[in-house]
Amino acid sequence: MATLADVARRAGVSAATASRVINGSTKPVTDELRDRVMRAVEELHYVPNAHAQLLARADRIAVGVIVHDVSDPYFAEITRGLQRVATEHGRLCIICNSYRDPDRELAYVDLLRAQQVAAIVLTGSGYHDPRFTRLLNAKLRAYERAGGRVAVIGRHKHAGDAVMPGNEEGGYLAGAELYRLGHQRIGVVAGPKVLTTTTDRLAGLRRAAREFGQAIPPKRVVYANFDRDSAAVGTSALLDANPGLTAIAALNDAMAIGVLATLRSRDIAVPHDMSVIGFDDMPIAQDVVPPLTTIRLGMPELGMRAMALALGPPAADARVELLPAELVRRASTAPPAS
Amino acid sequence: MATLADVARRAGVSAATASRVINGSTKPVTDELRDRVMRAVEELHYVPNAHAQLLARADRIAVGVIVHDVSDPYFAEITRGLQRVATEHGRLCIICNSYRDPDRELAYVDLLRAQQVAAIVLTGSGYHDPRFTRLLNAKLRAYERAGGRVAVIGRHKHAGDAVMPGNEEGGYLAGAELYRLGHQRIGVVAGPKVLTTTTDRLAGLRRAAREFGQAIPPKRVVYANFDRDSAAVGTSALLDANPGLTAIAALNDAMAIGVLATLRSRDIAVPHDMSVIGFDDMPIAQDVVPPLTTIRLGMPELGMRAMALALGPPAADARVELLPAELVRRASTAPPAS
DNA sequence: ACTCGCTAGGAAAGGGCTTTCTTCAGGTAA
DNA sequence: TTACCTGAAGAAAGCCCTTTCCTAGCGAGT
Repeated sequence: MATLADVARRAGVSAATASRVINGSTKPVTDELRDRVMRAVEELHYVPNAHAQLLARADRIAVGVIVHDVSDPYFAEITRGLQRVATEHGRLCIICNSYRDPDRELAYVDLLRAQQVAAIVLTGSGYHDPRFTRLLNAKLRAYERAGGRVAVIGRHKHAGDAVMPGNEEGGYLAGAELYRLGHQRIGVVAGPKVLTTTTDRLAGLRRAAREFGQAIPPKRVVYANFDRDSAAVGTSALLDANPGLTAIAALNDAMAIGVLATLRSRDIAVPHDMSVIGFDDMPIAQDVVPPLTTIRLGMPELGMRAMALALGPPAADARVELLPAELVRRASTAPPAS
Repeated sequence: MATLADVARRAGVSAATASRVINGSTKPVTDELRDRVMRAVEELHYVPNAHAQLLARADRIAVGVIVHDVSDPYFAEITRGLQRVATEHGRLCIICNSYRDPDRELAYVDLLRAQQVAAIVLTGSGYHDPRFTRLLNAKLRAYERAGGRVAVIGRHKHAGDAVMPGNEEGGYLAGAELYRLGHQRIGVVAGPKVLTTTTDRLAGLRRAAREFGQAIPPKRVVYANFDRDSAAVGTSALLDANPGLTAIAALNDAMAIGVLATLRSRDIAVPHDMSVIGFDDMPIAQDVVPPLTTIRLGMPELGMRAMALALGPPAADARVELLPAELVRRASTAPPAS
């Protein structure tokens, strides 16, 4: 691999001059030498060693992002927003998939620190796990003390800049819509119990229930994995245990699709025999049959705000921004058949 | 940010000893000193600077991957395969999204080289663009001469290890299925003209046509962007220009979903009034209505093979592996209504 | 008692780059 | 002519770590 020294030697100049030419430094260099250096770069196919540059330079250029899984449309959209703002700031994004494994999440914080990132954005849900929370916060605080910036999306115990998706509010909107339509027995296909996203959305649903003089007993809630297949299985269990259901709320759209699949396989018509409501309004929601009524959160916006907090000027106090949820009515919900 | 020197100082040892303890070197260190170092690491929340390590160590640990867009399910699946094998080899994957921009693709090759990756895997389609091809190959060859490994997925001009998805074969299978069902006038929603993926799949479709004594005139082909929305628009144009169509082949599933959306909005029943066939068998294909007949390529396998080529022992001659395509029959295709 | 051989630890040399500090040559002013 | 300044290039220090090469100290063997 050609080095700067090779280039300098070939051009008959010092490494300092070669570096100045290559980086377009403000220091003036005669055209003659500049040409010689450029030619040497071409001929040797020279590419500077990024690690050596990072070591030598003072400023940190990359930012780190930890998501559960970028190939999940929910995180893909958030990531789009994150990247967009990062690019505007001339930063490179390093994206890490935790696959919902708290230990991996901890490991990635270290890895990002090791990579000398200027900021870390945590986009996954928080976990209901005191040990993990303590460890994570210790790491983040140490990082911040060393000059790193941190922003989180969603409810974490971390005391710092945060953008909060309206999970509770969205849950409420979904529940209120179903109760308003006249449903009384609503089943819920929830995500993993340990995630704050799950508990927050569920809490919103329950608040709506209370407001309409109803309740959602534990029996009517199944916990799945925020993915289609586990939701399909969960739906079967839910239906078997609760024969009288007239509506099902899935806590994300991927699971709503699993719900629809199970209903179809049982010849239960949507929305005539069963209303279904999703959460997140991912792109595919409008293309399933029937198109999915769901809750929109504006995920790219979520990402953009978080990155803006992380890269903008630091504030004395922690800033918490709230992103409102919004009901998107489509064809998968209707009043219960009487 | 704490450095190794800080740790050493705090532990009252030399940097050499601290390094040995931290990296679990084979050199023996007394328990006394080991403890002191470990304690200092804890107290300072020390994380080694990855760039300095990379500079100091000889071996390259990361591998680079260039895809069009990881959030596209097609590439997400391939990436899963790539990651899996990379992890087995103890390598870290750096993933870059080219967003189908050739220039960005070139820039990323340099970036990956700068990051000192041990191998580069190109997963995007090739481009019909001589200038780009020449530049890319020059870069790749230079990288290989400097000891880097390269593997590509799909048809590129690059002379090296490659895994070929059965694009032409898949196109043929799709076409043959439609003609066998009795369709005569088949429309095609293709991807961007400049991609070899598009031309290969289209070529397969045309081969099937010839074999059944038919043809696919240019008028029956619209070019979209491999995404839902552009395909939906394209489908409208296709239908308007060709009133007698009885079947539409979309060159990937995302576009097939766009086709279905347009047909639904025009009240054209699938498969009764129009058969639709997709390509790739992405997960959602089974959940749309009607479930999509499509071509499966085994994307994770594609990724696994490519990474295995890149990380395995180098071969004297370029290896080219072919991955067969397979027809998946579902409910979106049927004989034409007579 | 003296040398040899071993071990645990430290000193120092890179690894590739940026950047400050120096040097040197050439030009200007007195 | 001399002194001074400016502009362009090079020398060298420093970024943080790993690893080779030394050194000091100890126990063992004669």
